[in-house]
Amino acid sequence: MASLAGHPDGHTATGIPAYVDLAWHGDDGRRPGPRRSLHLRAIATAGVELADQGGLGRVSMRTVGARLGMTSMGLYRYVQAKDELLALMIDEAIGPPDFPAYGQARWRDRLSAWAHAARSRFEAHPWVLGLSPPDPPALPNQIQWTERGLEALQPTRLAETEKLSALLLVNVYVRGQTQLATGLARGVRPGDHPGTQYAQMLLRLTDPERFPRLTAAMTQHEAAPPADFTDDQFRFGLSTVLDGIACRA
Amino acid sequence: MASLAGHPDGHTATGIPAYVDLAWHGDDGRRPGPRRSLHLRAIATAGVELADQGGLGRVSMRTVGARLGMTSMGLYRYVQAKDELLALMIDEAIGPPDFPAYGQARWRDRLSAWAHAARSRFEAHPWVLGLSPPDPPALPNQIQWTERGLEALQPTRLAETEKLSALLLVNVYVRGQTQLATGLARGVRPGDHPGTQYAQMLLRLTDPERFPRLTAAMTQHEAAPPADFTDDQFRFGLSTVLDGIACRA
DNA sequence: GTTATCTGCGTACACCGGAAACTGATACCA
DNA sequence: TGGTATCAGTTTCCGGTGTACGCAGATAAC
Repeated sequence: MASLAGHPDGHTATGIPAYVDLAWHGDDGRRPGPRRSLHLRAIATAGVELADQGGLGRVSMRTVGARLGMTSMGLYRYVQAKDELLALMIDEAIGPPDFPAYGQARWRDRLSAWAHAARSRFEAHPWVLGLSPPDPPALPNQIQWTERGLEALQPTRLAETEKLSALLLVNVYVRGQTQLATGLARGVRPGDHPGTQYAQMLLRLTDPERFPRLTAAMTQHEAAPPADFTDDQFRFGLSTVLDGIACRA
Repeated sequence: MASLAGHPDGHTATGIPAYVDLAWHGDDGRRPGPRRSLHLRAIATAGVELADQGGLGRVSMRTVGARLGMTSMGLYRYVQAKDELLALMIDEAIGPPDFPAYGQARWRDRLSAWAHAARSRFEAHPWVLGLSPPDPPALPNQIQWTERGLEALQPTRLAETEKLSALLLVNVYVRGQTQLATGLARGVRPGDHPGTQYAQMLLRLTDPERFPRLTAAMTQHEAAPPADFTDDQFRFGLSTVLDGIACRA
């Protein structure tokens, strides 16, 4: 069942992509032919190491294969295309949720902990934000994060599908905010706050009469750049999201 | 100033990338050498047409150049690298905000209109969601959307930077939700609702004892799949976001 | 008119994702 | 026990990619 060659399109009979099934159940190996020499996890880890060290540009079938003592084509026994490798890398980089159990905390503190933990995962592997998963999440770690998120929302009165929606909202927010923050932080001059450079650029580009509100926002930011801009921003947005959920909980 | 070769790193003296300056101010042409034969917009449009027709995979320096009667290298007189081309394509695909003026509407209806308009832009050019802009937005259309969004929030009591945060939140939500929806919709069987296939897959993959809340959510969805799943989902999340903002307005 | 500078082109390179055909190892079954 | 079907990983190869480099001709400023 976990074989890739069994179904030529790389899916099991139940519509589950072969590499997803492999990631969940592993390979029982009960079939003719030589055993596999690798675990999917090893492949994903190799890719993650390369990306962590030199960015996504350093990740190719050949480089990942070489790190495992294989050629590029050997990887295609585990994975149908490079996209699948990247999906596995994302799941590996995210890892399982590693923050402490909720205990008696209220849903708001729970979800906040979830969000901060997710954020730190993205910051540890920024290249993840540069990849958009082509399919909805189905790999083990992502699913574990989802479960932990739903658990956070257990004390609310939301319907199950609404919990899912709320969680998606938080997730999407964390992703987007972190991505923007890392974008602002890149190439920032030593003595500057992040965002200041951006504000100055926009002020230079835009006509104050055509863009009055933007000009107002940028001048305000430039006049009083907050000490920890990106963190303030993150907390503001997060608490806004949580307030919104609170209106329904 | 708009020349690429002037500053070898592709930036003007003010830290503005050359292609951004070109997109805003055009090329005055007051310098020795032949005139440019193209507008940046034409390049972006060519790329957008290719992506609309055959996905991002069809967009290469050569194909875009050929569509304009140029070779691939000719484009590098306008753009420093392919990333910049893609950024221009995003801005072109998004286009200027095209929904009616707000009139006397309240901020909530305004922002809702903004969000729905943005969503329809993403749906018209789904490949945009597969690209993550490496830099914060600085191109004209994106800036116009930002201005319109800030305008929507004018009747609130939020500080200017808070308006920006709130707008970012809405934007990020629209992007994420639309991306998930298109992911769910891809490859859906004819008689099925989108999301049902996904729910069935997760139910098959996950152990109900290890993932009780996820199982609950999926079984509930499978038992009563809403008529218009993705649209309901979008409206739910959006109104949650707006409620959150309302707590601060 | 000279000169500096720019535009767009041609060529070339290293690398990429992946198709096809292969070798050899392995489990099942007669 | 031997035959056979099947699979793991290799080799070779191909079309295509982004882009570095040097070029000829066009053009504005002095």
